[in-house]
Amino acid sequence: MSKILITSALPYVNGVPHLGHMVGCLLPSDVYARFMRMMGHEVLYIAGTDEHGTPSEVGAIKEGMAVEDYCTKYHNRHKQTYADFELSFDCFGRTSSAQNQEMTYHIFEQLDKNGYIEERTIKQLYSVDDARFLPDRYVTGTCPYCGYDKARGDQCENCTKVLDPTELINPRSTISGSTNLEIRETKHLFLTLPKLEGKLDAWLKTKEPFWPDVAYSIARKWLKEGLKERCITRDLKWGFPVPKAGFEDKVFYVWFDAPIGYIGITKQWADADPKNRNWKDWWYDAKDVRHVEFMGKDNVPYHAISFPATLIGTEEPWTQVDYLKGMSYLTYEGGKFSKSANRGIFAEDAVKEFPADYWRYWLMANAPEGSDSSFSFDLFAATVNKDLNGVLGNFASRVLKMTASKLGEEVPAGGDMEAVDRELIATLQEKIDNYIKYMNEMEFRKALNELRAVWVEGNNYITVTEPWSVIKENPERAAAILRICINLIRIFAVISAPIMPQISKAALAKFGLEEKDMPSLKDFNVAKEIEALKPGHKFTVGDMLFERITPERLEELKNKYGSNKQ
RNA sequence: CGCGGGGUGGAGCAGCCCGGUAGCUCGUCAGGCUCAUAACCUGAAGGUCGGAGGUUCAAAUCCUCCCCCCGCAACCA
Repeated sequence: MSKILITSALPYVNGVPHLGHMVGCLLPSDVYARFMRMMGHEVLYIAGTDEHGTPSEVGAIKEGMAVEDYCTKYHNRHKQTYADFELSFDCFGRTSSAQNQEMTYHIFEQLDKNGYIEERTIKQLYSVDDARFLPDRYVTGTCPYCGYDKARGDQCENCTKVLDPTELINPRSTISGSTNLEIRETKHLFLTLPKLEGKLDAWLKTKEPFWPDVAYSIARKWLKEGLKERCITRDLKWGFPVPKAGFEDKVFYVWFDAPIGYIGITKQWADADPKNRNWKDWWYDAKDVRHVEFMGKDNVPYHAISFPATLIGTEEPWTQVDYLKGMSYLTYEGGKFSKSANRGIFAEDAVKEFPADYWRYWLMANAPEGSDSSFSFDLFAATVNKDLNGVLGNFASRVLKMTASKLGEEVPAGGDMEAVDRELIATLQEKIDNYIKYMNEMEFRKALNELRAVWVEGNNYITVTEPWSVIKENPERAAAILRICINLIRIFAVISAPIMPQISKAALAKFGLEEKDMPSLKDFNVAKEIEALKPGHKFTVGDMLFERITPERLEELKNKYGSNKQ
């Protein structure tokens, strides 16, 4: 047993997560956390909302709320959605917490002490009417190259040219529309990443070979191009005030305190039970911790470069990331998920339409590992109907109904193991071992493919052994076959639990079992588990585990969520 | 010449690093079964692996060029 620290990239508080966010970091991290717990490891699974920065300030203004209240409102909304998705965080915290402030200050002071913080004066657009400096993205104007009149300060969407906001013709504030802008000089603090490049490179070389391609190719690219000094402060109100003379009116840049949030949130967790928990056991001079991070590919540079460099700069023994699982993007019917264009399905709506497990299974089976993958309702419905209903749900249904009607609602007694049964056990053992291996390696698509193959073996077995005919001539043998089938249902429920916790629970409940009754996945032994439910053990047939998606329902969904639109 | 990822039977993907009869799931067609959720099991058809060159006895796999799609480009988190 070892200690495994699992973090998911922190979703920004200002916005509602869609399926792409779910599959990009939150869901795979949860599946991995659940799996590792079932493997008998000590797991700490941390996530939370990332709250500071301009979008929160602007969002709060739009809703006429104090920014703190605004963040609390959306934090709770995220928290509810993730609870609905069965995400099993040990702590879902906030980057605006007092604990995170404490951590951020400590790390900043160490960096400053070690000479990695320097002052620079930069020029930035200031909106007089908004009384704030404008981030590039919040400036709109006419592109000097192509004449597009809605070009953003950082880039023209029309001609893709990268812009400096001061180049825009007729610049205006995206926040208020005001054209009363001026260029002002402002003093900021920079993290001198170039000074840390050597140490970072050395550290990265020890990790890169083990990371997935998407992750290390991005990291390598950044190092190859050379690191630049990075501004870590902002002229904003919403954030942690900078604890340094001359900078009292500024706050830390959200990307400085957000990853530190993993540590801050761990302290939130520890503070809830100080007698039994210590954040340092996981983060500071912690020898036996393996840290696994999940994130979308857009987040890789921060987690592979900026944040590790920040920790290295403290010259303190912080836990660094050991494995970085970078995920690509999920597209929606071939395009991008977009709230503003009303394209795609959002997590909140998704769980209203179907139980979380339907989504969890589809998303993990089609997870964008390696390259982008696409969601469509056609694919979703096909998978739900075939894999979940046809293969898994139907197997449980046919076995329990047949047993109940012919032999009663308990595990039947009689009969012995035959060659075909031993073959089944050997096949299952091999497939389950593969499944466990892939889960360990976080190869989720392959793992789920193997899981599905395990379910298929159930139907295969029952087709070959034909208990419905055997029972007429040899009831003892039929009892033995059905006893094996019933135990298969339990085995399927156990191994599927990290992916589909609700269905697993529902299936176990048919035998009066609970989550805590599940065996460990470590050294999972099919020969032993196939006899776990003994003759006489009561069961109830109950409801079907899944519901099919009818063609009518499919059409309805496509119309509702925009995938039928031209 | 900004950077990264991708283009494999109707659909979604694996294989490519370490060249050697092109694999998986869905869909389609045929058969089987009838315990079960019009479900389940078996078999078949269907691909010149984006295009053009090159290296090689042999290329989806290595090299060069081109075309197309997606994402990113560090003051958007």
